[in-house]
Amino acid sequence: MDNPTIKEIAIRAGVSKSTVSRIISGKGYSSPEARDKVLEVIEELQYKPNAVARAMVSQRTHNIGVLLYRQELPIASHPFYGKIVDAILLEAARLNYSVFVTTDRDMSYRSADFMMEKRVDGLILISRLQQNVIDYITNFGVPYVMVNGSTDVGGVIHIVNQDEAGGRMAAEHLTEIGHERIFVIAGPQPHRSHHSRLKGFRAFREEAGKPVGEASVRFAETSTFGEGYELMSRHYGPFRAGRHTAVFATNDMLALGAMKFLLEQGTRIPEQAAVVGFDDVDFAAMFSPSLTTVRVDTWEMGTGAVRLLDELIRHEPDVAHPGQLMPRLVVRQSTGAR
Amino acid sequence: MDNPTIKEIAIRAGVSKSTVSRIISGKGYSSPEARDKVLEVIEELQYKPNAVARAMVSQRTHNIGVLLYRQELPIASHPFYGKIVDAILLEAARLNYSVFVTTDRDMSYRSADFMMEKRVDGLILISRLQQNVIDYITNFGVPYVMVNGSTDVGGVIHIVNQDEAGGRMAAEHLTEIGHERIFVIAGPQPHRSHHSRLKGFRAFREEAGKPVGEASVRFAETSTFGEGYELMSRHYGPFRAGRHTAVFATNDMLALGAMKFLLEQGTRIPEQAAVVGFDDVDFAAMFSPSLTTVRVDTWEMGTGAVRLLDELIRHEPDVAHPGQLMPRLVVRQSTGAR
DNA sequence: CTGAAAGCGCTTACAG
DNA sequence: CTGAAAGCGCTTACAG
Repeated sequence: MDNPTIKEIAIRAGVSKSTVSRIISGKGYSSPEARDKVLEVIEELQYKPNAVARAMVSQRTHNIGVLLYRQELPIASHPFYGKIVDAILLEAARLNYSVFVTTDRDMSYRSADFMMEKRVDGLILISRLQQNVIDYITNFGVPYVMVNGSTDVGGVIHIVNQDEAGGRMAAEHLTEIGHERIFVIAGPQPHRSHHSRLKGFRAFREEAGKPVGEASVRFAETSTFGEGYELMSRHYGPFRAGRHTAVFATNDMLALGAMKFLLEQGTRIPEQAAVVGFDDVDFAAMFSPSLTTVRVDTWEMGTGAVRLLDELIRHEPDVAHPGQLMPRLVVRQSTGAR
Repeated sequence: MDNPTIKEIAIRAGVSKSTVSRIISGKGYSSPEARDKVLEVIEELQYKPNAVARAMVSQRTHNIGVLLYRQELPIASHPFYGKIVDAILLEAARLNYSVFVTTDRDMSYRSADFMMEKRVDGLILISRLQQNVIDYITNFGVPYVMVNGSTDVGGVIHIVNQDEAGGRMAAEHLTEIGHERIFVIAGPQPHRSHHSRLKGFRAFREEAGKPVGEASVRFAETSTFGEGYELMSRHYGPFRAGRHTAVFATNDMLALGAMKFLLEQGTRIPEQAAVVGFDDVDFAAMFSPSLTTVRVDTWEMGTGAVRLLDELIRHEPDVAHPGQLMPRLVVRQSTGAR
């Protein structure tokens, strides 16, 4: 039961393939009679145009690739990146693109090649990619947009959150509610976002006359829940000795992990220790107590990336660069809301 | 800077397109000299075969589509389905398939058509799909595998968890640690999994001589965290009045939501109320207290679906149906571990 | 061992 | 308004 082709339709409708094609595409003239007959046959045979053949001639696949660099699971279900992927999925569907989702554990060229061979119309790169991979893709001539990346290569179009401003928001909030000594858990500093968040946080505290002492900062190897828990447990002594009354972590997962450890020690949150994270992953609002955090607009990141890429693909003259996204503070139970 | 084609390679290497094609595919004869020269040119020009053209002639795209029926966000980042998607992504890459991820809010034919037009080699359907969509896809002749579905249509190959057995495990555990009166939060019963989990749970308790009374069961409209929280708060009176000492919910999100409400009321868990969920989403282990649950093997669901689909695509004579997956109990803090 | 030819399913000028 | 022809970039028999 092979799927019918345009040829089959043409024969049954008693016209040529050209005519069928014109009627389907709606461009070019066609007589009402021909149109009716062709449409009828299409309906009857449940004909679906073959997108592969179309792509072949039009040199447009209407496919975009999402390259997510992740060394470990989760990938698409990652609490933060997953939200960006979801936004991409929805916006892409709206603009009639299908999306390939790929990951690359070891940042080889493999996944890039995968996409290049499939001749995707464009690529969305999430998370930080190595410079050589970016060069490789650039060299291939496929349009791409980088989301939440950490490369500051000139010319690369990327959508990022204003992390430094976000770091300041976290500091401002904790300062306002009166915290003098804040313990800081900083994610991997090679990551632009973790670095900027820490920087903004420190800058605000500095300006407020309550600089973050070196003894109050701990650097995490990864940015996971487990790492946050581990790190808090390892440095629980200094944390208490320093009479800290709050914890700021450069992302929610670290904050949540640290918070779980504190709760297990019987620490009352926010009474004995307030906690602030960054990202606003779904779990932040669900945790008990719910986590105060700085919300990154993942929806805009994802949908904006798709719209931008679409413009790039269609060679729109003036691509509206979305600029940097402004995050916003979301106050919850971990710093005393409600 | 157009990408080179096989023709370009042929000209530069001084051979015919046929020869280049044979050398690339590795099938058919070719002289060492020709081979060296061609490979050299390929390397020099960074030639990548055009998968679209290949698909055109081979009638194989090496693409598979994942259709995830979700009315709302999250989609790929869904705590449970997202894990299946991740497993699919990894296994598909291993078997050299690219994967399209699509969702369909209103279960129209739109997303199915999308895939049909792209001529994917096969489809993986996640979550329950309407009968008519399945018929539609079947009619199109594309091989597909259903994962965690709730359709019991004959002939449909689907991979599911043994939910009834899992429900029994939850009941057995709570019974063993001595709970007499258990409050049950049951997810939407039209969903096969929620229905079976409840059924298994009840059966075990019945056999143990401690049947679940009707007054102890509450049915949820959805299976989300918010619904679990809401439902628990709405029925907190009866919960206490009935002197229940434990809660079983047919999935983790409902359990977690209920648990958050209980914690906010000052309930000590597990001392005053033990809680058991189902699925083992990542949050389950992270929550404080961590949630005892029945772990569904999402990794096997996803990877198994891909392997199965691959066999179907390649027309393997005897497709090894993976059968139903056995879940396992994971005991954590919410029922007293550690 | 190699090349010319046909064909995969479409679209797009170009004649008529 | 319509059809024949060429072509998108490959692969695959088929001659030689």
